[in-house]
Amino acid sequence: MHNGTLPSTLILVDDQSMMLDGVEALLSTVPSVRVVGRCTTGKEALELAAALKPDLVLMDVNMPGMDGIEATKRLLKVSPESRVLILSMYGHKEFVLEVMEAGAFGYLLKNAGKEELKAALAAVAQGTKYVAPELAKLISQGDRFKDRRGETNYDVLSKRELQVVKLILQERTMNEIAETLFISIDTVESHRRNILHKLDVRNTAGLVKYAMERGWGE
Amino acid sequence: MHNGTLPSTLILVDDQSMMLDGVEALLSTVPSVRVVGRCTTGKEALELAAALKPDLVLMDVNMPGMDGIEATKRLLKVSPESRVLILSMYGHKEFVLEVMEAGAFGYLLKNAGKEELKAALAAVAQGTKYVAPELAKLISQGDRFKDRRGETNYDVLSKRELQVVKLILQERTMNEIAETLFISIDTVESHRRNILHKLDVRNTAGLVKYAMERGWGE
DNA sequence: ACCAAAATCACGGTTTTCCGGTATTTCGAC
DNA sequence: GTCGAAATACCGGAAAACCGTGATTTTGGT
Repeated sequence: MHNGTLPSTLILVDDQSMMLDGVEALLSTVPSVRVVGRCTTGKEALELAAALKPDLVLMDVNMPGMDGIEATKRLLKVSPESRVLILSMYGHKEFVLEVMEAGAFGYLLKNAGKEELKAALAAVAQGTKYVAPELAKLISQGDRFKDRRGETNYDVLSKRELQVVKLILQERTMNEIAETLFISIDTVESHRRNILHKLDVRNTAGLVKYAMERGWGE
Repeated sequence: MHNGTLPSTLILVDDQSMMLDGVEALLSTVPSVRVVGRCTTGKEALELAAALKPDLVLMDVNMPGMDGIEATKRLLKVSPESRVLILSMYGHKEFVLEVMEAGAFGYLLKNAGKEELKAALAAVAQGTKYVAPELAKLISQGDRFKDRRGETNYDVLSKRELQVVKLILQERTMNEIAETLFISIDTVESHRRNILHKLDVRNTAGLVKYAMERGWGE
């Protein structure tokens, strides 16, 4: 960590360049942080973080490929000193908990304004966890999130399961998926079952919603 | 329209304040446009546009409540001189066509950078339609979009259908939806059928994806 | 008052999903 | 080379979704 006089170094991670440029423009007026890197995928984020060891990482959760949760877990392995502030469109309980358990230091909604962004960055830079106020009450009622900095992931889908999800997102039936992947329908249904369990959803609607919320939609 | 020396007036519409603040910060360095208003819902956009009659409107498509497509159609009725530049996460053909047929003057992806934003705004201000280059080839091959400035909407869902969609997004079965709305299962299935047809999707997966892409997800 | 659109309900049939349990083979990590 | 996770496959049954078709009532707008 730096002493208080130096600005914190920060990298930006968001798949949308518009957001990247916008936030960078915003932060250019904030003397306490210095943007030292920016990228658009989780993979790049890992490389950047490994090379630059930034104090802060402002990361979107909804990214194609590796999402922000997975990226956070892995990033903390290669740069354990970095503190990750997550930027998210969505604010449901499970989502927030999942993110915080991945080791993030803060959770900010995209419909927060610039003032809240500054406040959150300041808090996190200072070593205080920050969760968007409208969400804080949702989670603090009992279920405290444990600190899992850099711990291993447990609940993620396997490669094959992800393939199946992608195909479901393309409106394919189990039968069509089986033909596409050259495996039995029973296998596809096994995969589907496991997916529903892992994601803790009831049906296709839940599955697709879950996937879309995490930016797996294309 | 103004003569070339005055900056174009512009209002920003996006449900995410972060994007709003970011883009505003970006545009503060661009002398040719002046941000005269900003808001976070389609409804507010209509009011603002009616009052301010801006030259330009930079609008997100993915908004809860009234989405950008519907908002564009209605906005052009109350402020026909305004030119709408759409900002979107997604770039599929049908989406772009739908937006342009709603009367928009341009279609920009959120993963475009600030330079492209400036270029697009300049083009639209000047009266030239702008479609993100990576999408232009998708659509220009034959199916030219007609200019439907302020025309009536045809394909939108009814109130009831929208309610049903919302409940489907909550992982409810037809049966549960019927109980919730105090109507027969057959009716719910009728609605569902009509929805699938209107949205031109095959199944729940397609329905949910469509809804999520338009920000109906909460 | 009228017309069109929206909302309601019905029926029968097919396909697909959902659920329980089980079991074998393949593969990567330690 | 062992161990566990992943991928594969099967079965039978219940529930839900999908499809065609048709009909009545309610509602909103001119």
